[in-house]
Amino acid sequence: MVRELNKRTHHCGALRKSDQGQSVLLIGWIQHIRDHGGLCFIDLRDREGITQLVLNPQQLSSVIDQLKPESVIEAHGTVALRPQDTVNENLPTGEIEVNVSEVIIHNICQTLPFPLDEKAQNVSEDTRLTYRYLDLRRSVNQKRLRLRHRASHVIRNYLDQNGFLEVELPVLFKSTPEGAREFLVPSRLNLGQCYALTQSPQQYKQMLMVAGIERYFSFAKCFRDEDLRADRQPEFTQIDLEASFIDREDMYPLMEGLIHSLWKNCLDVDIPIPFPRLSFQEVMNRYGSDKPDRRFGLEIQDVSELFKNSNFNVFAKTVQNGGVIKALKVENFADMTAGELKELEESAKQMGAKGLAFIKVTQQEWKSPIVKFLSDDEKQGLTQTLQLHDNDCVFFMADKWEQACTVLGKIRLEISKILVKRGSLSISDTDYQFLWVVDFPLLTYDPEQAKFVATHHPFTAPVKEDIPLLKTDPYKVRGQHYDLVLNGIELGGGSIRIHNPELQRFIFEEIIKIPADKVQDRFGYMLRAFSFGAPPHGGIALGFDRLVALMSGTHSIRDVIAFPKTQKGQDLMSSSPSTVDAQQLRTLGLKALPTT
RNA sequence: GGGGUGGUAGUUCAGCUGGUUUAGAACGCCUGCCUGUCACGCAGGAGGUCGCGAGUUCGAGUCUCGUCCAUCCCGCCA
Repeated sequence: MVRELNKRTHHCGALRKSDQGQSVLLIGWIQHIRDHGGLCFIDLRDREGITQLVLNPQQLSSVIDQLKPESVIEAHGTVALRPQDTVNENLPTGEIEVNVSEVIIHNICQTLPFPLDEKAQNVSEDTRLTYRYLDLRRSVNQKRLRLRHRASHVIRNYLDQNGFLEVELPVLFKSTPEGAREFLVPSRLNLGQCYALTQSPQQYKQMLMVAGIERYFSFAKCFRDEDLRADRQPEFTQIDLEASFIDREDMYPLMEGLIHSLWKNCLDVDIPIPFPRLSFQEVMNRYGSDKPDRRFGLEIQDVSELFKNSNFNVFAKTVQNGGVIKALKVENFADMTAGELKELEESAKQMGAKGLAFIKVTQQEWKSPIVKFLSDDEKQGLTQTLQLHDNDCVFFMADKWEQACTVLGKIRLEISKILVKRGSLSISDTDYQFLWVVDFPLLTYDPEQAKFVATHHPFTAPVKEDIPLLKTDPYKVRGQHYDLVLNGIELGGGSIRIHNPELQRFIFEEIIKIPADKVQDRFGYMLRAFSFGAPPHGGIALGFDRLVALMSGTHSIRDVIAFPKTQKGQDLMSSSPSTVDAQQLRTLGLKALPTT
C-alpha cells in the first residue's frame, strides 16, 4: 500500500527525555526560524505543542533557504538530548530536540499580514477577522476553541445524566413579529411567503413537551436581526432546554449543578452552590439593574422618607407624585474631579435623567449645589441613614421608581470603573458571583403602544396566587420567570410556561391585546396542542457564547466564536453578505432587492 | 436611528498651535555575515494615494464639511 501522506509519529508536544534516540516524523507549522549560518533552529508547532528542530545547513541549505514562518513542513529525524546549558525550561519539550535528516515542504507561507505572537493582541480586529484562519492559529484562540469544545462536552454529559434528550429543532420557522426583528427567508416553493430564522426554538421545544419527550435539550442556533454589541451577534448559540412536570424549585438545583460541573471540569474551580436568589424588586432597589454585578458593594439606598416634606421642591414633589429619591454613597470620593463629575452627568443624561444631584462631605462641610435647600434635620437624617463620614460623596436621583433605580445603577457601574482606574477598588474576572433574579413582573406597560406587553415572553406562567390579579391589577402579577446572572451579565433566563389553553388564550387576547384572528393565525397551533394533554412544563436558555466568553476571561463573544461577524453584520473573511444573481432572485419571484 | 473614539509603511504607533529636510520609529519583509539559539545577533536595503471626496489657504497628514470602515455605548434585543 502506498501512502499519499507520510504520517507523523508524534505530536509536537509529545517528545521527552525518554524518547532519546528515537526516529521520529513530525509535521507542523514553522513558528520561528533562527538561522545561525552554520546551524539552524526551527520551532515546529502543531495543535499540541512545539518542538525544536536542528538543521545542518551543510546537508539542508537548499531547503532552509526556502523556509518562511508559518510554512507547513514534515521533518524526519532523531530525538536528541539538548546540551545541559541549552535546555529551555519554558517548553514541555525543552529538554530534547530533533536532529533533522530530511525535510519535505508541504506549503510555503507567504509573508503574514500581521504577527501571530503576543503582538497580535493589539492588531485591529478587522484585520484579524479578514484573516481569521490565521488569527485562529494563535494559541490564545486555540485555547478558547478548546474550552468551548470542552464546555459543550461537559454540558452534554451532565444533561444526559439528568435524563435530557438532545433533539435538533428547525431553524426555518414561521415569522413571529412580536419578538426581535427576524431574518426572513423567501420560499421558492411557496412564492410570496417567507420563513423566518428562529430567534429561539421556544415554540418548538414546548411542542416537544406536548409530544411527551419530558426532557429536551439542544445547542440551538438563534438568529436576531438587531444591532450588534460586544456580547451580541446576529447568529449565536443557546443551551436550550425544557422539562415537563417541574416547577421553579426543580430548575434552580438543576442549573446550579450544571454550572458547578462546568466550572469544575473546565476551569477546576469550585463554584459555591446554591446561588443566592434575589427578587427583581430587591436587585433594582439595591443595584439599579436586573442583572447586577455583585463583585463590589456600592449599594443604592432609599431616602424618599426624609424628603417627602422637604423645602427642596424637586425632591418633595417627586415623592408626593409617587416617585422616589434614591441615594448612592461612595466612600472617599469627595475628591471627585470636575472631569469625573462631567462624565457621570453625561451618562445620567444619556439614561434620560435631567441631571445628577450630589453632595461632597468634607470636614463637616457639605459642598453641593443643592445643600442650600436642605434643612438641618434632613442633613442629620442623611448622615444617619447613609452613615456618612468625612470625604464621602453622595449621588441622588429623584424620579419614578424604576427610572431612578436604573439611572443610579448605571452611575454605580461608572463609579466602579473610576474607582478601579484609581486603584481603590479591584474587580476580578475570576471572582464568579452567580445569582438568580426572580419574581419579575409578568407584564410591563409600554407607553408607546399604550398597553401591557409580556416582560419576557407571553408563554411565561403567572405565579399561581397572583392569577386573580390579572383582571384587577395586572401590573402586580409576578411571572414564574428566573434569570441567571453572573457579574453583571445575563447568562440566560427561563420560566415555567403556561400549559392551559384557556389561560394562554386569555393572556394573548385580553392582557396583551393581540386580536383574536392574529392569535389564531400565529399561535393557533399551540393552543390546539395545549388542548391535547399538555403537561406542566418549563425551561431555560443560557447564552453559550457568553458563558464561554466569561469562562475565558474575555468580554467579547467574538473571541469565542470561530467566525464572528462585525458590528455591521459582515463576515470580513468571505465578504458576506453579498449581492446575488438576478437569476437566483427570479426563482424567488423577485426582480431586484432594494439598495436603500 | 443617535452619541463617543479611532483610521498615517505589511503590523503597532509618533507626527504640537497649518510651513525645515525627501512624513519618522519599532517589529515584520529583502540581501549579506554568523555552530547553541529559543523575541538569536550584526551590517545594509526596500517599503506611504496620510481611509475616500470636496472646501478654506500662497501652502493641509494637521483646519471645516460630507462620506465610508472599525469599535464602544444609547435606542432596539417578546
